[in-house]
Amino acid sequence: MTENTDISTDKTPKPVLNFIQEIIENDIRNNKNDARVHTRFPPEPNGYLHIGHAKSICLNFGLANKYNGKCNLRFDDTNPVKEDVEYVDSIMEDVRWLGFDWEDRLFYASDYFEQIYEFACQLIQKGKAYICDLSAEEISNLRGTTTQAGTESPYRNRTIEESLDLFHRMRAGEFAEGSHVLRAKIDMASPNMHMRDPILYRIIHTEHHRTGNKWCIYPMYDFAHGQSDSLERITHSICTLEFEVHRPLYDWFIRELEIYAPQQIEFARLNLSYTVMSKRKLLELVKNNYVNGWDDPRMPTICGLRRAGYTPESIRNFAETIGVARRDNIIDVALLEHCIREDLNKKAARVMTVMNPLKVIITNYPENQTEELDAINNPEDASMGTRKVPFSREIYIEREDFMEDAPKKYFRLAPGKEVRLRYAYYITCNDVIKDPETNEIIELHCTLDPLTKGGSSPDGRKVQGTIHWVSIQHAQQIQVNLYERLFTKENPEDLAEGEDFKINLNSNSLNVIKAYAEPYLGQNSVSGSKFQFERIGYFCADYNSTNHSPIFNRTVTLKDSWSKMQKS
RNA sequence: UGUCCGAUGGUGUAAUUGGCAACACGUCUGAUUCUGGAUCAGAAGAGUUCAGGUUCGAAACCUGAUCGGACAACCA
Repeated sequence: MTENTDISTDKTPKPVLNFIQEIIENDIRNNKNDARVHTRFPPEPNGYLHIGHAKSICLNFGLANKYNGKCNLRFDDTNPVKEDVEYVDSIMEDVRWLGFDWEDRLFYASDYFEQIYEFACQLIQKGKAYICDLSAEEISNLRGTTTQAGTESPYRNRTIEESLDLFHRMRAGEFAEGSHVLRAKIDMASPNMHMRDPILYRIIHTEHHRTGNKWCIYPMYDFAHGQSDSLERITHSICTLEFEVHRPLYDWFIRELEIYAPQQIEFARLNLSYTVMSKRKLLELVKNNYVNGWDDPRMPTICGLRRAGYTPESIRNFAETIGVARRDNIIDVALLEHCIREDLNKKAARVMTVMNPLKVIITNYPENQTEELDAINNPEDASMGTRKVPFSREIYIEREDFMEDAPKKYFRLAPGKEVRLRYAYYITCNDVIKDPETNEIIELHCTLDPLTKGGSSPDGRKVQGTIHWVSIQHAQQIQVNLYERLFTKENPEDLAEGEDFKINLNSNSLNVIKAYAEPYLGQNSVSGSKFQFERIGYFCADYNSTNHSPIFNRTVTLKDSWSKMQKS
């Protein structure tokens, strides 16, 4: 008999590793960095985080969790003119909300300004950096092009002593912005533009949100980022593809400074269909009021998704599902929507609401009678219990759920047809009352079968359709924000010459309506609580919602095979 | 007219590192259901951008082409 001590290894499918995990597992095998795994999420506090950042957060923190390592949160705050505490606060809130914990490892690049200044001095002393007095425009002109070598600055061979003196005086605040910069002395003919004597420090007389007026010179991102990773002993510096061309420069700094070398690994950033992801464009939408702030539920920002009703679990699961690779990608937003439906299906309490009411009078039901019917809160989770739903003679149903000339495939209410009112009775439509002027249907007269109370009939006869309803006298009016995709085009940035991405904005992306809900909804919703409005979609109580005037945001519709059928 | 990176069903991501292309979403059937939801069962859809080469055998390795992306801020 063959030995088979561990059956589970046979059954468990081999976990599929992404290319980063493969690199890390290989490093662990080789005991690189003593098999330590230490990552970081390094945002600049100059905007709100979006779903693309969520991918990076899940990646970095997820890797640390998986390999028993650590992940730092570090703000790359090297440009005081663009950054603000408002952004650092929102970023911390979002990372925490996503479910990740940096413990005591909250850092700022500005924590290292003194050290980075010291690095700069070392470079000058080695003859590897110099102060350049050229203007921004002159520097740009002398940089050459991608196909032509640049020209060396006339200040390039300034003495070490002079550069050092000038650099100290820059720090002391003796010079105006733009008058001097510190540059690395590398190679003006390099095919890599980033190696053509890049700028290391510039003068900015702006108060920094953390260091105040202590500094008037600030390191460039390129001169701060790699060294920050090094100082934090980051083992795997994971970043997006566009920084790949910067890697030789970071490696140059590390080598010249003779400091610990993290390994940079680049991956392709997330693109989502029907939205834009660039901070600049999102800011434009906010600033020009195309949306109502960074946390507008139509925004792909984390706070926007949160306000729309997305859960951290659904976003983490999304990040897991899309994977990580190096090729450009556009993920179908339908996948994100699938992830939130999947999560909310298990968690959200069901409730009946009518969006577009059509009055129904149950003619054989006594006028002053009311009864409480039992309804299941979540058929996917019995532990969520049941509730009472009030029923009476006059109810609202959805206008969509009635058709005068119904095709055979239409399972809902029609003249002479019987349907089930969810958790209530079978009703049959006898009369259609119309406005004599407009010919618009104003109400329906129906009769119920008293034997079908609760929603099933003793004779076992089948009805094709079940529709939701709300008792008029018990109904609470609610405001519902029906959000749709922000853009009409799969790739809003796919534009003809001279066109602006805003021409692809969906003019119908927000529809505010009044709807009617069973009493349970208003009594049980606090800001952020999530519900499934039966047969309609998932909704989340807005933070402006009160018991008196409830407001709900549509997270996502339910899948709707009927409307799909109709289209084809 | 440069350098670097990439290319696998409609969309993503895999393929034990050279051994018959799999998974998820989407799409379509059917079953089931007091949500046209959920669930269950199944199907269609790529022969891996192209052309050569190495090999018994290539999505993978080599060469060339094509297409796409990144790079010339005192932004990150």
